[in-house]
Amino acid sequence: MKITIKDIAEISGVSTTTVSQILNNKGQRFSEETKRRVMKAVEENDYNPDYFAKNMINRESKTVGMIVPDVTDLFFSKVIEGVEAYLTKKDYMILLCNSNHSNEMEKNYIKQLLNRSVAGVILASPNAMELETSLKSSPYILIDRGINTRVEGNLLVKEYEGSYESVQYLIDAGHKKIGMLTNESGYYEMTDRYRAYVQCLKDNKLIYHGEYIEDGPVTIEGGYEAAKRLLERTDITALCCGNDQMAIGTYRAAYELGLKIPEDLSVIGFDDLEISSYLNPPLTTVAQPAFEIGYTAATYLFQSINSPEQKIPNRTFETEFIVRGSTTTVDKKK
Amino acid sequence: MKITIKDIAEISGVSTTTVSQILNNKGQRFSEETKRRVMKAVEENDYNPDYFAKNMINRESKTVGMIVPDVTDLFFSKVIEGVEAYLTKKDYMILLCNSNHSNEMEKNYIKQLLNRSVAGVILASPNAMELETSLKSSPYILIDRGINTRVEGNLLVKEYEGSYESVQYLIDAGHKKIGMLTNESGYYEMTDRYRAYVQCLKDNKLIYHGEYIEDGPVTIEGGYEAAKRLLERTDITALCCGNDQMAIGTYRAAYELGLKIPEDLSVIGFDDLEISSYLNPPLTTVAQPAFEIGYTAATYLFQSINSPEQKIPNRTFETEFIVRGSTTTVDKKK
DNA sequence: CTGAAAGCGCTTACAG
DNA sequence: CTGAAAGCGCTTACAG
Repeated sequence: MKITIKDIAEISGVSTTTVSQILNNKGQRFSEETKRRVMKAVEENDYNPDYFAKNMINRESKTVGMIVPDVTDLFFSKVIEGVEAYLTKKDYMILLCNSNHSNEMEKNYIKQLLNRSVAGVILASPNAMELETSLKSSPYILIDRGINTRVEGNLLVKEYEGSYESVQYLIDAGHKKIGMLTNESGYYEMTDRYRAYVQCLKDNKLIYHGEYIEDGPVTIEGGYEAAKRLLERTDITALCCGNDQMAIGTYRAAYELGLKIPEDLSVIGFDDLEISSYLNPPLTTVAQPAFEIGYTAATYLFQSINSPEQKIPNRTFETEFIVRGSTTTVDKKK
Repeated sequence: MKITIKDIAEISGVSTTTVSQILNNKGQRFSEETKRRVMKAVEENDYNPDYFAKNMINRESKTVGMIVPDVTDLFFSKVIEGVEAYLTKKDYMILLCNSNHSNEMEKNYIKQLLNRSVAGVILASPNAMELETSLKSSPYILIDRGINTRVEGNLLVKEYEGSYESVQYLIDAGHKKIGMLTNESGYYEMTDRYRAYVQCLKDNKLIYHGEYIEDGPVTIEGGYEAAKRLLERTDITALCCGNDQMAIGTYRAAYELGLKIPEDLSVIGFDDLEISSYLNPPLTTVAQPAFEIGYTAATYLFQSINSPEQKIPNRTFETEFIVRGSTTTVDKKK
């Protein structure tokens, strides 16, 4: 049988009140001698207050729910790492939920998490939600690319600026036929990245070609399929991929079609995954700080849990354009 | 204020006993009319029994702890996905812990998890542990490559056979100077893979060269560094990498040293990550079923939780040798 | 067919 | 300086 506070009280010859107070650092009033006796009994019996009994009173579950679209996604796993790194320092633990990009799953998970009285939730989601109804009763942070409008707790990335910079770079390098891999299917509408692409072409007086755009899932395979369709159809000399994973897929598509990167096709990603600098050739990409995003989300959530009256700050993360070997200037090429 | 069973009882004009019994499907004895009234009150008020109060009695936390060395590792994130996929069907949730390969962190996490009365734990670890003391009080499954000897619940992979097959393949292709990237530094001693390498050379009457072996962390960067050292030092024509991530690092090292894969160097990995078939060239590797391993671990753990008296089965997973573009026969080469 | 009462393992006013 | 007692929100023998 598990050892209880009663046992400790008996062993040290005091009341449960005394044990409880001492254990919760409210025991100033007790004599040193008593404290010592109690602590000794606690140590020796490896006593730990029952988590459930304690929580029934304190309501401090020290648990945070985290929902991500895909744990195996290299971007999100890095975000998780950031969240974990912060929360573990605070003795919090994470209930991890894999939503498989499904809005319905997300709702289920939120319900379950709230049932378990989590202290807060971090929701990484591509979906717009009726947050009022589902999450209202708990502190939360959204990692959602700004899809849901709020006044506080917005964690944003300069997607537009980052994307714009990459397109401008290609144009400056002489590219005129620039394609884009995007995702419009409800999820991950990379609207900002796409808008930046359109605007940048316009600012440079280049014509926008609808057929230079291709749509697909934001995965390696999705990128592969989309790039294949796009590259078979057009003679673009450069391609902005929705993210690094799609860029990896693009490498394969190009290879199969006999296109050399960067000689025949310049490729740019978005994210800067660890793997990206190891690709062959190393991927030129727009870096966003995944770990830091997670870490910040956790920090803000923690603050919000402990000072609910305080507003959660907004924060916009900078991107960094990193030129590596997958892009080149266009010269003899048409 | 949160709504309690008392409120529901009051609203439907019965006792809390009645509400509790009906909600827990022990309400056969109550009249249909009563049941209906209670259920209606429950629905209308969106009542959910308090998680902590309920658990204080039932001790069914429906929560499993999962500890992995690195959430961003592509192999482990796939294992997590498998675990999650099974447990979510059973209405269980996962407390995820990232141990950063540290044995000390693992122990801390185990303690914390047990404090929270998890129903069980899945520990993916490269470390040998004094399991008796730390985990004894809870059902658990180890994903540890068989480092800790147990009579039941061993989830093993045919590492030896898989590795042997890959080395034999290289030898059959004419390679004589075959290197290996391994990890001996306490973690992930890939002993089986290494042993298979040694034995296979021997069986084929090839001399074992100590300088053909290099050691490093099981990451992309680790593989890069190790491969660089090894390739600068020797003139091997083929390299067995400890895992796919190390193989990815090897690609970069080879590239920087001006070695073409597979013309100058055949490369073989271990894992078959999703990304591996998209590398340039696609990676020849020994596939192991990461998702299935996780899924099976969760299945066994669940069984063990619900039938503690039953023995947990052992299971050995097959590997599959997948030939892709990173290997070739050695011909004109010396 | 139904409910009063005890109990799970804690914490916290309150009294001394 | 210390402890008896009430209470958190449930479940479950037990009595009727």
